[in-house]
Amino acid sequence: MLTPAPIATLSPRPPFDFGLVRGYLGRSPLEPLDVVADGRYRRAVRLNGSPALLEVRSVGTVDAPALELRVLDPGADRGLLPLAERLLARCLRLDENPAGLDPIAAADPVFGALLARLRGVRQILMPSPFETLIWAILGQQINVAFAYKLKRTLVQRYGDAVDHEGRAYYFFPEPARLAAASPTELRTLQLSRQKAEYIIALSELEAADAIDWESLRAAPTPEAVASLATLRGVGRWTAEYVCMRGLGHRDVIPAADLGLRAAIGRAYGLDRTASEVEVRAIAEPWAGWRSHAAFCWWYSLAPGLTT
DNA sequence: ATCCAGGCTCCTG
DNA sequence: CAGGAGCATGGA
Repeated sequence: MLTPAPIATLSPRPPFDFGLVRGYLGRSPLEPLDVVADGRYRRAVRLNGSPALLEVRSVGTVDAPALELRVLDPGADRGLLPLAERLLARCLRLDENPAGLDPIAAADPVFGALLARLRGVRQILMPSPFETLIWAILGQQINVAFAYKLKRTLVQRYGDAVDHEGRAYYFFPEPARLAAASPTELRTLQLSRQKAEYIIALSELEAADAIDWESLRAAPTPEAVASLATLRGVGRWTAEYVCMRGLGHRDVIPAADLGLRAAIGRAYGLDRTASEVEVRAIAEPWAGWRSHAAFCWWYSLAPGLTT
């Protein structure tokens, strides 16, 4: 590398704990896209169609946070840096003001305790809503570890990659590539027949630019959920997941989620898995922050943070 | 073998 | 319109 990589410094609003953020990004050893090592987070993304390998590291503290962002590849193209900054600001929610959670924490000691343990974390978005959608479908009704395995296989099979320092960094597959796959081909990757069909059809839509993500982003959450749920293979759980993790809607909780129901049932002393209705009731006081809440409960399920 | 896992579709009453 | 059966796949 003779050309130094362009560098930008990002200033998250405190508190911001990059260690917790990194912990989530690196939660599964099978995760093929988010690469966490040596305190750095690396991710290959397309910025306005241009491939770029990004690296983020912390150069601050939780209460005086600062992040250093580099475009490792193609290093010389400075024009990508502002695009990368914007992406990171959105996905890591650098402008979020967690102080809004204080009254919620005060009113609900159980959730408050979780918030305290996760002080400075953010509800992380995935780089693209399409990627979020496919990921959600992969994860339907199977255990998480297997979902990661499916994702890894899919990404390695259909995604492009850049090499950097002897390691491959994968991009999420282009919709046209997935649309061109045959159901049979996807089934050999251990996808069920239904999931194969859903993914191909949705990828065709995406490749044809037939899903208006910007409208869905701007729409009131219930409308966005209802609209997404008209797509074949997309039920309420998937629509809610995409709204929160792909589009950045702040007040949506996929209450039917089994992991969420188990975590909340346990935490609130039900001694069993909470029902979807119970989760929605318990989450009512978190209004305005329900996406963040869902994220925190999922985080609490990750190994290492369980009570 | 049996039950479970970050659901969805489609069909009943 | 709510509730439930049936479905599909690998893992523990």
